[in-house]
Amino acid sequence: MEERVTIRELARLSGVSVGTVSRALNGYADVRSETRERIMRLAQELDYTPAAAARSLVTQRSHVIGVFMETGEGHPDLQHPFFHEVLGGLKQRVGAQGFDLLLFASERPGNGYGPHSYLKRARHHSVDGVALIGLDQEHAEVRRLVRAGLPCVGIDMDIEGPAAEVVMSDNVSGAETAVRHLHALGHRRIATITGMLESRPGIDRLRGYRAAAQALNLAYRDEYVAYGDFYAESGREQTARLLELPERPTAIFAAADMMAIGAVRAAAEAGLRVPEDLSIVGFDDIQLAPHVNPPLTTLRQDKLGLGAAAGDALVARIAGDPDRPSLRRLPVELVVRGSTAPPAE
Amino acid sequence: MEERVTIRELARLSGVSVGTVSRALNGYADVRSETRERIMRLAQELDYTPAAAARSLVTQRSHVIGVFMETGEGHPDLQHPFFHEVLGGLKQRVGAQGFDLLLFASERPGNGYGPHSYLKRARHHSVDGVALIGLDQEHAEVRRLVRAGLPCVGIDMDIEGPAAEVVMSDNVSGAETAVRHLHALGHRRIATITGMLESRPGIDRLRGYRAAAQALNLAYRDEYVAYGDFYAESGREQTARLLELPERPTAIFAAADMMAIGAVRAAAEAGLRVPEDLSIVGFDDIQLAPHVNPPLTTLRQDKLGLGAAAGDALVARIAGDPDRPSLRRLPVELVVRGSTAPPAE
DNA sequence: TTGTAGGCGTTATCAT
DNA sequence: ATGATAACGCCTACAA
Repeated sequence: MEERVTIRELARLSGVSVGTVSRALNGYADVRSETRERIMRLAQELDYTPAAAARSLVTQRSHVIGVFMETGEGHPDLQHPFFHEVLGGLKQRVGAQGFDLLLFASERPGNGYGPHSYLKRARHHSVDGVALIGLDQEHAEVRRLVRAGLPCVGIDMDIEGPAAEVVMSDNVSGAETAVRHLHALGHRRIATITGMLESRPGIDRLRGYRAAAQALNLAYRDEYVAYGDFYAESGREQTARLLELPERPTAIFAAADMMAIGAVRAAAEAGLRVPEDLSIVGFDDIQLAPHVNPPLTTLRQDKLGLGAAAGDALVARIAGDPDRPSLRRLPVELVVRGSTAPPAE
Repeated sequence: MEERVTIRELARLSGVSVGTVSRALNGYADVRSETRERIMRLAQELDYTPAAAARSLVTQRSHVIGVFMETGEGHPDLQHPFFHEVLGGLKQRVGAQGFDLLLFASERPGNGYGPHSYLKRARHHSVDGVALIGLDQEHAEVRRLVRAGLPCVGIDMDIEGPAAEVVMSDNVSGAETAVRHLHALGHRRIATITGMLESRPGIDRLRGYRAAAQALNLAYRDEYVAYGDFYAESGREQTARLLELPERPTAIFAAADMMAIGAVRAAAEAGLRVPEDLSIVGFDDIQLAPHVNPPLTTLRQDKLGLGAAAGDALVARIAGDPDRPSLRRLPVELVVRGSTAPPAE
């Protein structure tokens, strides 16, 4: 493997000092254009690349943003399509501003001594900021990280700290919209399948469901609230349960598309047609939502937008912008497709 | 934001030299256990974290693995669920070995001068190895990167270089298995929807389809090969087309689950039932495959395994392992679910 | 306009 | 067993 071309080499070859080379390369004004050109040309020829490590050591800026997104057994976040799309948005946005993304993978980076806390891992790599995606906000390490003063942004999680910001969809009003949509179609027996109630989106979507139910004067029934976990299997199980109720619902609001898909499945297994016998509305608008059978009526989250907003927040805070909102709430949009219709009876 | 605790600080406070601190922390034998303990305790208290940048500068090892995975408009790889799961496997495996992942996002990292090539970006961050996920293998920059001698692993793409390795599923035999499964059920008119033929998996799955068709003495018909792009919409369109054929197929092998889901949709729109009127088998076994309606018969790729194999390859090559295979092909497994059945007639 | 030199935080090589 | 000291590659005053 060819050895690295250093700035010193460049200096030697172009017959000037390293200082001059550095200034030329970094576009300082006080360099004779002739020398600059010569240097640039040489750098080009030799395919010179500055060493980020060296640079960040002296400038105290790494131009790298850390990302914590768990992929373990318990928290299989990397499995939920939602997070990937958000990650894509983040990547795109920060990339345009000259930042790369460090996906924290190891608890003992560099095979160093002992497992590192979130904070240590972030410090270890001198990341300029950190994005937290779908972690447990109660985790002690998360709190410590967020309080340390490093620019942080939480996606779908409540965090608080001197340089922390939160980005999430307007889950409450989204859930309300879902219920209103069903109500407008004529449904009165509307059930819901919640997400994990340890998460903000889980809580808020349930909250929205309740608010709408109350506002619309739907009789509140405890048994119409089924507890899921955002994943398909729970949607299926809970729907099966709901359909066995003496007075079964004619419509279900599932707090995630994955669960909605599971719900469609359960309906089919119970011999019911969607939407004729049972209307279902999801949440997220995952990539497959328009393609499943029937196409899913759902609340679209602006996933790329969430990632982009997170990126903007970080970049702004890294740049030192003082007055930033602590919370950015993005609107969601009802997308009516084929899984909802007026009730049969 | 609290300032960084350096090794020098640690040395000062514990009354020894930085050299000793470094040795103590890194577990060298020649340190009195008493001093070591004192130092360790202090490091603990102060929550000392070594600076990766400084360390990598001198050791020439960053313990970071770079990942190139395009997310642009043309190559929306980050959108295909398959790649995420692979990424998850990679992350998990390299994480266990002390590596973190750098997701290249910026073409001008650090807002440096001019756009950087793949190779420059990799060098810039001094990554110890690079994973290439679903890129265009013909791209000139990719070739240069791979030839530079840096440990590289290509996932689902053919690359060649002094330290390059390829990991992919056994697409050919997977496709064959799909066709044989349909044949065994009694199908004789079996069509296929291909993936993008610019990609190895796209080519290989078509190859497998053809090989099996020939081996099984199925009459070859040009019009039974429909060209898709791995995504749902193409599956739908191409299926619609296939179903209009004078002698329409009774079964379809779609080279990706997303396309299979699109195919199911198209069948429904044509008033056909799956699997009664049309059998469909996919490829991938994406997370939703068991949950859609009907549950998808498909060929399971070991996505986590692919990521893990890629991680192993990189770690081994970074460690200097000389005799490595240039290609690792992982087996795929037929998963029979509800989208296939014997033909009606 | 350019060169010199100090320092960023580590590890590694010598001595001691 | 420990302490100096020289790198690693770069940026940035400060001098010239």
